[in-house]
Amino acid sequence: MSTAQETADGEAQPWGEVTPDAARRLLLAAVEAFAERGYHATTTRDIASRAGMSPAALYIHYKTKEELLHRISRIGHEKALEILRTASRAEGGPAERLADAVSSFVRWHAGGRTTARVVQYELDSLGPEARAEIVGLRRQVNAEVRGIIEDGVRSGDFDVMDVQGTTLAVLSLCIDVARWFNVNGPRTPEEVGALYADLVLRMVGAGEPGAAQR
Amino acid sequence: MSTAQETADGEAQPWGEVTPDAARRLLLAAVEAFAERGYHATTTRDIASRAGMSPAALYIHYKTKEELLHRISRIGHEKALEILRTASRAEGGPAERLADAVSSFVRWHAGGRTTARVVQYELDSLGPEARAEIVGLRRQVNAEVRGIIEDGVRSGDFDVMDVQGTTLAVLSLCIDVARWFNVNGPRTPEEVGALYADLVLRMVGAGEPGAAQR
DNA sequence: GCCGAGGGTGAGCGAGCGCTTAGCGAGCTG
DNA sequence: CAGCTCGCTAAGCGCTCGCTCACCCTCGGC
Repeated sequence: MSTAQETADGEAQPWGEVTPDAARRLLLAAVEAFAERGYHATTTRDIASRAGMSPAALYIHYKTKEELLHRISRIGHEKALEILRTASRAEGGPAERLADAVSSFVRWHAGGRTTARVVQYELDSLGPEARAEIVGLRRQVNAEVRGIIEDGVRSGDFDVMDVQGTTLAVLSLCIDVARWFNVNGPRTPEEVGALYADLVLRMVGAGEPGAAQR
Repeated sequence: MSTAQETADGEAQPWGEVTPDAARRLLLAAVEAFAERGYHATTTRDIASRAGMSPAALYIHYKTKEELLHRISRIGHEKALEILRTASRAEGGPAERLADAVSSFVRWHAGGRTTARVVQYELDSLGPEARAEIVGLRRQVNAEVRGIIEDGVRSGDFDVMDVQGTTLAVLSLCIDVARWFNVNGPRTPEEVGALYADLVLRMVGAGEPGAAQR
């Protein structure tokens, strides 16, 4: 349909689909502010001034402050789901697909830490109906990872006692990257993605013995 | 020194050390409120009314709302550190000690989810000096876990490529339990602790092959 | 060149916030 | 029993919040 706006990395401009230019700038400003201070500690005046506009301009494009969070959360979850689906449906054995899913999911959480933080940690700030919608998306995220693990168990590649518990642990490990990852820290998103893919393969009993010595 | 107030489980009444009774009730009310709605979304009126007092009573025992969070955070981190130190300094090989540390740390995060949530996720709501103090405690937490993993690598029990990265992952896995654990869910804190201890042993290359089939 | 529409602003509303202050009543001291 | 302390409350101050409203530009269509 359109041209660029979707670079090789998934992080660059995932907000290209937000159509009026001013609305996108406001959304981007809100993501930054929510990630830095949290939803409740962010004021509409702060969002508007980051976007270079007056506080009233926000309400031309969004009904409430919560609608901003809802929009950010939905777009972010859809992106996360898309990343996992791509990895899950790629060719290759369960180990390859799981490693691919984990490393790309982690790269997204580390590289787009600003967005991921809002998406993963401000769920409770949404109202009941908005939260219900997002919870549905999260269930699909869970199902995608569980699917890969089930495949591996069926094929005998994985050795897992509690499939849903392990799924939860794998997702939890990836998601929490958004909390602790530091852009100025010693690790790049790619390095963390590779490390985590290795750790997760070990968790499901598919880590090659002696892999650490390579 | 004193008698009860410290039950077998570490969760029951860790606030026994908070001395005026009214101050403890306020602190407990604040923990509940912060865990449910987050620090910034919680009002001093809400805390006071949960404790059955007027809003002004809060300021007899605490200078500001932030002092409440600071106190909760310090006590919670000290408790977490104590749990890890106990496991770390117990007798036994690195695998035993790591499994013990992870399972008790996870049990604390799941069973005392209310407290753990505030302790682990409201760090950014603290002012600079208070945050600096808590960050120091967290460094000690990290050092405790890294110590066990280093022991295991030295003794050859563990097979770990990136010690600090793996330490971070192990801690992250445990801490994130406070985010997703549901008291009304299908798992008990003990079950999650046992599952996670197994997963972590696999992560460090110490999981007995075929353990899942037992 | 006038008009309507739509994106934007400045000023400000009602409400609720964190926190303060004046005073009250119970309980110990002399 | 007077006097003092101390835990607590009722009332409310000053401020900032999310959000609204009256109005103003700019620009395309006729």
